[in-house]
Parts: sequence; C-alpha cells; structure tokens
Amino acid sequence: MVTRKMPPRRQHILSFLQDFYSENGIPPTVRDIQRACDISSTSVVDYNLEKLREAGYINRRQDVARGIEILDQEGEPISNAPRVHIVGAIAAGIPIPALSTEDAGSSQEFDTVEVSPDLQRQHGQLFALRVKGTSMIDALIDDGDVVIIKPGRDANNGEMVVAWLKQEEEATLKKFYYEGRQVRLQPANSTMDPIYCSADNVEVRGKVVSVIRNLG
Amino acid sequence: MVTRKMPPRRQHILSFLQDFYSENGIPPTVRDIQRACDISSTSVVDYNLEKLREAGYINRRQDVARGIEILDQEGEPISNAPRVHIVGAIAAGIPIPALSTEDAGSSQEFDTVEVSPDLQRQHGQLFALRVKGTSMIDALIDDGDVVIIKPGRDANNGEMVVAWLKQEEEATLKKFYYEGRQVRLQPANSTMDPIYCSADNVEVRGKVVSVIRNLG
DNA sequence: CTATTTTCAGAACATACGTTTTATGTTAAT
DNA sequence: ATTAACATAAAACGTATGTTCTGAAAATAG
Repeated sequence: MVTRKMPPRRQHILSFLQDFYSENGIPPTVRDIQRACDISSTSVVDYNLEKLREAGYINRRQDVARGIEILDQEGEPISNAPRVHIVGAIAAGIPIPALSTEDAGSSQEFDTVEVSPDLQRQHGQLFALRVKGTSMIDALIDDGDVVIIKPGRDANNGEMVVAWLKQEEEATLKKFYYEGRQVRLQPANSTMDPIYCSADNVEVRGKVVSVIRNLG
Repeated sequence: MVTRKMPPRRQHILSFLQDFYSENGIPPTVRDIQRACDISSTSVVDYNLEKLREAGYINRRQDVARGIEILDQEGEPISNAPRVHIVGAIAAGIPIPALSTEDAGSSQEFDTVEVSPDLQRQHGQLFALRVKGTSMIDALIDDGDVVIIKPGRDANNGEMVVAWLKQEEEATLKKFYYEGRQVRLQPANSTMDPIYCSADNVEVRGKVVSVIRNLG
C-alpha cells in the first residue's frame, strides 16, 4: 500500500484535528478548522474532510456536532490520552540512542504508547524505552516491557533510574542510592546483590516513572 | 472534605457522562443525557449539569456543542481512554473479593486505571487488581503493581493467570500449564521452582493481559 | 490547446443543541 | 403552617454547526 501524497492544506487539517483533540478533549467544528487553517469557506473544509474520510483518516458522524473521529493506522478511533514516544530499546551493552530532548514538534516514525493523563500531568514531557532481553529481570522488568522515563540528570535515593555506566558503556535500570563518593545501584529484588561504583562513572539519564507490560 | 450525598438522578447523569465519553470519544449533548437518563425536559438536564459544575464534577464551555468536560478528583479533565475498575487487592492468603461479573452499569466507589484503547478493544471487558505485598515478586510483579485481568474460566498454556487454589484458599498469579491431570503453576523467574497441583484444585479466574507499575 | 477532474468560494439552508423563561411540584427547616 | 431552597416540567428562543447549492478557478490529463 502506497501512501499517496496529500495536498498541504489537507495535511494541515489532519494535524490540526489531532492537536485540537489532544488539547481540548473534543474534536473541532468545521468552523474551528476553517479559522485555524485559514480557509475561506466552510464548504472547502467540508470538501476536504470528505476526502480525508474517503482516504480512511477520519470518520464523520452525520449531522452530529463535533462528529469527527480521528482514526489510527488500523482504522480505529484514537483516544485523546497522551502518547509517549518509544525512542528506542534498552538492554545490557546496547547504548541508548541519542536522546535529542528538543525534537518536540516533528512526530517521527516512533512507536507510541498511551499513558495515563495523570502521569503526563505529574511529570511533564516523557519518553519510553522498550526493554530488550531479560537482563533487567532483577529489577522486575521483563523482556518486552516498556519503561516510561522522565528525562533528567539527577535522581533521589531509592528511585529507579536509567543509569549510564561510562566505563562499561552500558545502560541499566536500577534503584539509585548516592553514598558519598560512590553510587549504589540496587536491584529491586532483595535477594540480588547491589552494584557499587564510583560516582564519576555513573550518569543518570532519567527516572523510571512507570512500567507497562502487555501479555497475551 | 465530606462527599455530600448526591441525588440519584445526578449520579446517573454523571456516570452516563463518563460512559458516553469513553465509548464515543465525545461528550454527550444535553439531549443525549435527557434520553439516556429518561428526563422529561432539557431544562432539567441543564439544571443538574449546573449543579454538577458547582460541585466541581464537570466544566461547561458556554455555547459550545458537547462542551461538557468531565473532571477527575484533582479537578483535571479526564481523557476518554477506557477506565478499568480496580475491584480489589490480591495477595497470598487473601481471597479475591467476589467478582460479580454482571455489575456493569452501576459504577461503584472503585478506583480506576486508564488502559490503552488497544487493550480494551482486543480483550473486551476487563478488571484490575492491585497487588499487595511482594509475594508475587517471583512473577515480576511488585507490591503496588496493578494487574489488568481479562475474566475467564480457562487459559492456554504459558499464560499468566489469576489462579484460585481451592484447598489452600489462596489466589495467586502464575504462569499456567495444563499437564494431564495436574496443573503446573510456573513462576516467571526461572530460578524459582514451579508449583504442581491437581487440576481439580485449581480454578482459573482470569488471564493477566497487562501489568502497570507506577513509581515516584 | 481542450477536456476533465480537482479544488476553492460565497451564500444560504436546515437542524442540532445550549440556553432561557415561566410555572409547578417537593422537600426541609422555622 | 410558612417559608425558602431544591427539583421538575413544557415550551420557546437563539445560535452554533453540519450540509448543500451554484459557480468559478486551478490543476491535470490527453
């Protein structure tokens, strides 16, 4: 299936639809779209919405105010829950991809997960990593799990962090304890021994604020 | 802060608002509410919406079609992501509360978690349990985690289930393997030994389809 | 180029939907 | 019993909003 090139105006309408819905929790009206996309007539909006419907991007409920339903790639209606980009995978020995913190606007070809609005509200901008392999199993995190990360350079004692071990060139998920000159990285499972290393060698990349595991 | 008792009609309106929004992705109109709650006049709906607004349950956008915003306990707008009731806690030795499968309509005083729309779409009606204690840690499930359960009496081999051990009167989360007359309940952590017991003694209550852990 | 399809414009239309008004019944305190 | 606050009712009003009609401009194909 080839994605046909879309006229810029229609593209504009589509992205406005998504933005408006995320922001307001209700879809825009035809006239909202007209205003936002600087279109001269409601009939033009209607025309383009019809084209978008034919192309499978949206549904339209007849004669219903704010009746536009935005569809995802599977043709299912999307929710207005915040979506967090899965920017890569994390596993022992495999570095985290460069985390350009300022790529807010351009939504690239990332997978996304929906998270609780509470989470987003509480922590602000988030990103996610998919865990590859069972190397994090001692932190109760399994292969395939998604960890939601709040970016940041520091952490409080006891928080689960994405820790970068410079010397080993490894990223790992552990509970973080600052103890003088050294840092203790404590697995969540109490039967496992902690890792001690020099504070110089540890770089915190962010805190884990949530873990999501889907089964079946 | 005391939660004042709410008239049944107003309660009905409120729960309808939530259901309608989750289901349709847009809030209902005054007349939708009128119909669903069997109210004789739109003015009555308006009156009760105003009361709900004063009490902080909703916002109303003036002169905006479908302008009702449903608020959570913190007064923040909720998303239309499906909400799953947390019907109780699960821990070794503590029974699961009676899971009346047919309490669909009356939304009681349950905590809820938002789940991915995909999950809901894929599995249908779900419920959730909050895990108490670290007794499930061998299944990579920690104290405080929330497990999302798809109700059902049977499971396929390898699926994580809520298993009820009749004799022990215990509920536990384990991977399920049916082996002739007996059942193997396998912890997810391979260093732990499985539990074997008679098929007669095991009753599957549902499958775990997702695990959510919030930190910080 | 002409022919054809796509896209845009402006205006008017029809109704979905929030709001208001007036009146009546119901409960609870004094 | 009186009063006031709460709740319901029916109808009408005004506008927000989806839709349609007619026509022309712009893009595209042959």
